[in-house]
Amino acid sequence: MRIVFLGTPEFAIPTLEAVVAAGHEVLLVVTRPDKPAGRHMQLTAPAVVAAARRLGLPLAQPDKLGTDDFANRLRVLSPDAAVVVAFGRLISPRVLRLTRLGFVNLHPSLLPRHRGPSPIESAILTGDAQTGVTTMLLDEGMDTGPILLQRTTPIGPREHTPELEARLARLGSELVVETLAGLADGSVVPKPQDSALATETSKLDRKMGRIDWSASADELARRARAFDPWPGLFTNFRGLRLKVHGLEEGTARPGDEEAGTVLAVTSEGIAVRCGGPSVALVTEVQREGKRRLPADAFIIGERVAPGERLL
RNA sequence: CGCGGGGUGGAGCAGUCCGGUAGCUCGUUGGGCUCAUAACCCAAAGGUCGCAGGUUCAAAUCCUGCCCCCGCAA
Repeated sequence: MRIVFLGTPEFAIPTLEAVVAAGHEVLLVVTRPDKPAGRHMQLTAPAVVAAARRLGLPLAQPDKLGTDDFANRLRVLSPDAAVVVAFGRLISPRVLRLTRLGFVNLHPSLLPRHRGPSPIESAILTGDAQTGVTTMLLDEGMDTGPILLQRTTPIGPREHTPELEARLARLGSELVVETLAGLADGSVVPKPQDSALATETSKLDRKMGRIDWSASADELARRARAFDPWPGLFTNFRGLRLKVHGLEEGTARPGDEEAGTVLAVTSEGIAVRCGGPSVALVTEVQREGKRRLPADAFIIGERVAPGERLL
């Protein structure tokens, strides 16, 4: 098939590669414009740019998709279908009409569950036992289009976002190839989503990373897994920001210490009072300006003692 | 040139403002104590103080340039 691919971050790359490997003709790779990023605000290209170059594919980074310019360009290419993976921007209905078979979107959740911008993190955050990938046809809504195919995968009890994301990217790439084949021969037919079962996810925000020690340790541990590597978890230690890279649920122990109080320091980590009887074990931290450290090294260097508070 | 922190024995830190050849906790090695120990006691090994240059009688510390790591912000 003649395909236009739209995608931006790392997550989109396996699918791009798979579509090419499956023998489809990728007419154009569309990704978002370079933007200032990183420590010195260097203009940085989306991950997909490098992948497209490596594969020798034509590339476009339009500011807007809705312009006549871009619409015409697509029309001239006359693609059979478009594949959209984590493009990061809504695509106007006007553009959605420009392919024969439609815009096939890969969404990393079992739609209609976890619609929206943070499906992978949300699945971990809510403690789902399993999640998956869905291909669907884009409509004007946010992840509301009819479902084409789905594939399921369990979420490991200690799995963090990066591992799950990598797995879903791989699974998804296979599913997209399968979906395109199914669309081509008519064996895959769109099925409307049951909106009654839908859940919405919201965009993650830096502030969500601030640890509320009065939450349960279980909840905090799930946040640690979901928010890795971004927005991460952080707290305040001796007036300085302390990133918490590793946090597990520790052995519960009743007590009336204030939330955030250090209960014990061991080679295992820092035991911290959380909500109710629950106790969190902080296993890896990072002070601002410093590199990340296993908790035991941090304890030794900073002389962390029971009774101190994390805020 | 978006703002900022840091590079000191194997690990993590102090010392840098107020120059005088390096300190703490942990680890390592040896010894001791003990029924025993990851506990305790004693001892030892181990450092070009990121790199280069400069100032000085003397530089981890002051000045200049460079390299590397990281937090914030986007």
